[in-house]
Amino acid sequence: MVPRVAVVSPYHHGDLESALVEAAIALVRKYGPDHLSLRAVSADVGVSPSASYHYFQDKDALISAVGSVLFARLADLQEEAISKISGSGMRSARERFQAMGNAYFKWAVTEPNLYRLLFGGFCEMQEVPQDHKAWRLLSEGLDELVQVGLITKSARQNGEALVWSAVHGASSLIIEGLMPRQAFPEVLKGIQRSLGMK
Amino acid sequence: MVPRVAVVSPYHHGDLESALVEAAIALVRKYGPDHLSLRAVSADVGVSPSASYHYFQDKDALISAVGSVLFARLADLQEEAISKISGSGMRSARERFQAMGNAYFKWAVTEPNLYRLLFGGFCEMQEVPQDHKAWRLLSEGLDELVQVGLITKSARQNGEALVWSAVHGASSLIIEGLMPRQAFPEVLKGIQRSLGMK
DNA sequence: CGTGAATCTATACAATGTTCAGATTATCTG
DNA sequence: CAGATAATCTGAACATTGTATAGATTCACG
Repeated sequence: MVPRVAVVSPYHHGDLESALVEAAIALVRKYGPDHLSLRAVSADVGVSPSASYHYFQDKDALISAVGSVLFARLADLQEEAISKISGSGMRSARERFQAMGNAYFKWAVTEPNLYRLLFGGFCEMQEVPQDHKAWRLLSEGLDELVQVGLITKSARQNGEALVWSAVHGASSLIIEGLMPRQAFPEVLKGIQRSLGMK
Repeated sequence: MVPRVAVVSPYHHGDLESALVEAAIALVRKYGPDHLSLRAVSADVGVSPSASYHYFQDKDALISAVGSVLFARLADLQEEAISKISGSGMRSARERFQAMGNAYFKWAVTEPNLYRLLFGGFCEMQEVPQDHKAWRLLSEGLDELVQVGLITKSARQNGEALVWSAVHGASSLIIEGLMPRQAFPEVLKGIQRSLGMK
């Protein structure tokens, strides 16, 4: 059964759940996570305010659903950025690693409100971090750096924590105006120094 | 004229502005920055909901005032942690530097909701980062590391960005449950490696 | 003491999250 | 294919919120 998109009757929308999530994303994007209104979401979808309660327990549940979608989407962007760089040498391994960080940062500054929703304590993540795609990508990236000989095995140990912390921290501080945009490349360099990268 | 604290009449509270800020801090601490209610703040102070509009243009203005107070308070905590370590050698310089990061992190995990208010896009900071006390402390700490010979002058360049990014990023990710608490010491080590610290 | 300014209250309004009873439509059963 | 049952959405209602405005109370100063 293919979900119907344009329906005459207001009943049985077809794919209301994801429609609500997408509308919520659009509104958060515009007005920020703290000014999201359930009623505005419903109105945008063309549905009554109470309709969402058949899919989400409350407003926070919808926000959490938005968070899950966005988190996955961010990881997809990183994966896409990585995949654009081919080759198996030291040069391409370094480029992939940097591309990952740059994609993360670019998304953050392009979509500050979505970024705030993700990392501002608005949504509860049910998955443990290590099971997230983003963590896996970072982990594999670090492994590759070891394999091509750009960093040592011991320098790689727990590298995920330092790398993610620095990239996320810089993104967050820059978004909030607490750090100049130009600082990000410097942070990337600092990360590579910390990893002892050649 | 000394401000009166306990007054029979509901008029002329004496120090309503800061009373509102303190009450707001207490409520944010409990329920988070996104669930702060102006009416609850007023009720806690024992004043009518409209009273706050004589001191703050709107709710966001009050939140910004809270942010300024909290930012200064966090810097004070760091300064206090530094001041507890005396001496002028390499050992005490390193300890002061680490104490600064630890104090920052400790406050973040102790007061996650206040931390979210500060760095979650809720308040507008009018000062530029470099004028903040926290930045000054960090800057001076890095200078001291150079002076005692723990790091080189070139490794110190733009060190503020990497250090603050990593410490803030780790604090934020740990608060949001995206990173295990145990990762913080590792991040601190990573920062020191990035600075080339002995 | 009384006048004007500062400070707070009272009231009101629109918007919000949420609940619940009921209307509408789809799906399944015979 | 008809009727029952479940799924899906509406409508109206309620308490709470941010905020505006007008008025009451109190302070400071001539």
